[in-house]
Amino acid sequence: MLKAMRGSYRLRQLHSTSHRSLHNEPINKSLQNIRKTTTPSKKTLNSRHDAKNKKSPISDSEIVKWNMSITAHMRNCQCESALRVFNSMPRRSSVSYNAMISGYLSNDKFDLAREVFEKTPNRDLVSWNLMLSGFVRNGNLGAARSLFDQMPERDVVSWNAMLSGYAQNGYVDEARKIFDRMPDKNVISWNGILAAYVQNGRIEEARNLFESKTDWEVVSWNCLMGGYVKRKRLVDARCLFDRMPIRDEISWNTLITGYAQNGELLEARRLFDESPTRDVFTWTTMVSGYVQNGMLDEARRFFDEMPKKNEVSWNAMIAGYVQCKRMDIARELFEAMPYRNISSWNTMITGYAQGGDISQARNLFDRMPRRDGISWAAIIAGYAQIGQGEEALQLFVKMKRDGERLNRSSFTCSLRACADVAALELGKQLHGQLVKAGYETGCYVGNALLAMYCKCGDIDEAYDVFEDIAEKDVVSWNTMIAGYARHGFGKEALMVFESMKTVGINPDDVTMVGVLSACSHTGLVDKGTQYFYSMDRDYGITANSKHYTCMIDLLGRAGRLDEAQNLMRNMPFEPDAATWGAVLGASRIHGNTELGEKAAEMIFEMEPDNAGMYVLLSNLYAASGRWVDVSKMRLKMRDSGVKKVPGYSWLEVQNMIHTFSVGDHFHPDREKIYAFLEELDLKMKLDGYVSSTKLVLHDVEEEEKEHMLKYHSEKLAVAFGILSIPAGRPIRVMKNLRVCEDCHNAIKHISKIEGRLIILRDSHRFHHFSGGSCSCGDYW
DNA sequence: CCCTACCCAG
Repeated sequence: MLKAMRGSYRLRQLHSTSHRSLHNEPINKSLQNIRKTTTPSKKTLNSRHDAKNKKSPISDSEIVKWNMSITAHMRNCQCESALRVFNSMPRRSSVSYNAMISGYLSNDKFDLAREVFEKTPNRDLVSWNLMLSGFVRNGNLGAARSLFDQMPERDVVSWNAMLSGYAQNGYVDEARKIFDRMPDKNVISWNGILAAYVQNGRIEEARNLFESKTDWEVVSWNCLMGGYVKRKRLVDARCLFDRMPIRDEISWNTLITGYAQNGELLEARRLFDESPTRDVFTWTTMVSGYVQNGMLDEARRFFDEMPKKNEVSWNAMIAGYVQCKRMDIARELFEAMPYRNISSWNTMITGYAQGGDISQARNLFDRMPRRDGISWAAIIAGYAQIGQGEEALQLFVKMKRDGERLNRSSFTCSLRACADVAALELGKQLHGQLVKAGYETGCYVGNALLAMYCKCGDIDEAYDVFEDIAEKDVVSWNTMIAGYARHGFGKEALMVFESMKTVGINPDDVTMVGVLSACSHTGLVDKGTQYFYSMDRDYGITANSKHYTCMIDLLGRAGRLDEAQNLMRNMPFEPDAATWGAVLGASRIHGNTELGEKAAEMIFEMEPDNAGMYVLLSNLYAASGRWVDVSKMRLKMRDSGVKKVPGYSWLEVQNMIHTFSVGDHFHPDREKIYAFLEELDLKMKLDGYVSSTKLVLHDVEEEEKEHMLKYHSEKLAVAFGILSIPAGRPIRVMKNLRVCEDCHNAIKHISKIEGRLIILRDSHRFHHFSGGSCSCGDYW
């Protein structure tokens, strides 16, 4: 409990800092500082110089030497030395200024470049073009365009810069306008507009342009072929390849990659053998292709035979071992490789994180010399996955403080963390930031956002997000369907499923799990049966064990236990723990102790540590009055050393998480809460509520004292919610275990008495309580 | 200065 409280305060801190914007060091200031410190040396240099050649002015050839020195320093990333040279020059040509501008730009010091540009006395065409390309690289197209329009004269370089600026930022039509207006076009212009179409997925227009003339360069052929490969149109790619007048290594590599990444390794291998030149790319592509198809030994053979390896080749091989969960071998290679880049570290971190070894992952994360967005995403996802959502979110905040640019994947990972701890408020803040960054309608991020709202219990907002996703993919649809299903809105789930089909998206196996569970959570037995038996015929989906489990659940809940058992006997695989779990659940609802015992026995065998099963079974015994068996279960649980998971509930009020456990005495408002519960208890009894204390044993959090039932964590949390959340707004409570029957019953009454919408997420699903009933239809 | 290989996210 105390730990949970501490956690809540950490989370509060995290909220308050998350707004703080990143504080960059003012670069202009450092420029001034350097200038100040260099002024004396300028004087000494000048005077020495003047003393030597008093009569002759500085010759042009000498200026050239200074300029070359600036360029050399810049190339070695020594911007300050370059500036010192620049400042100490007795006379500067426009080339000197341009050397500074281009040097700053290539060292990613955009603001300094701009400062020099603005101070350049006689800007020539090169200065303008440099600055233009600077704006373009910075993604500031508005500024680029206004600079472009201001230019006293433009050459083909200026036009090309503007063209590629538009193209690379997705403004294909603007790019085309520039292209059409250009007075002269060179090869780069033609390639630029072709690439604009290809990179933005407008492959048909690219093809039309391509076929409109014949004198294309190899680069252009490669570009279009690459476009086909990315869209998995291998036949088109191959056609192009066969038509090519000249092929270079890239042409070969592109096609080999196409085959290798789409599982056609024999064809890839054939081309590999045929290829006149094999470079690091070719070899690495083969290694990676085998890895992606699970052919680890073959991959290793190629890896060992490679004449020259670089970091990427090592990383591909390491990734192979990571995917096969051979972290030991992966680590060996990682230690053995001569140079490691960020990806090498990221690969290892991901491997450890996904294998649940978060301490190794964190260790590497802390040790790595430089981190990028992917490193952060990997470690954040790692914590989120093992249920440490708070640590994950803390890291997200830390990442922002470290100045890491928020990219799509770090958002996605953090949203997932929000979803796991049901931090709706923080999730909403992230949503706001996403809108600002313009990411929110993308598929990956949109789906993560959608999932976050579903898991945080805000199903209406989830639907809004869903509608806003520009190009919904299967995952978007699946997430929405499963979301509705978990909330008990079966009809809505099926409606989404129907419109998914009308839009022309093919359902996959995950879709059908969502559809079937929607049916089972809503009691739509016939509909579910129909879907189940038509899956194969209508969508070519073979039922897997999850589908069977849904069906057994569906039939079992409806009391058709014989049919459920029949189906289980006839299914083409051995029932797993989840399948038996469905049987046990159904037995409990319908009081079939014998079947329940059998199911529980099977589950104990498969998952001896599953504490939830002990509880379910002892409840089953209790329901049929077999008290001896109940105490036997208790003993068995103690002897087998199964750890009971302590139950707790939590809710977010004004950016702060409040956690409650049974009979909680730690909350600052405990007296008000308890008094309010007493009051509620009376009203509930008047409303017809009967405490089920004596009849049923509830979950693990309650065991010895019956009166504790009254103070179950979810009741405390709901009471606190009513007291602190303004009327009219829903109360969202989360619980780490399944809601107990008595609480479920009580909350139904409370929703009616208080006229509030109460949304409870338990470990299994959502319950929307309002007006005295629950969206699960008492069927959970 | 347009084309190819490795690591993250639903």
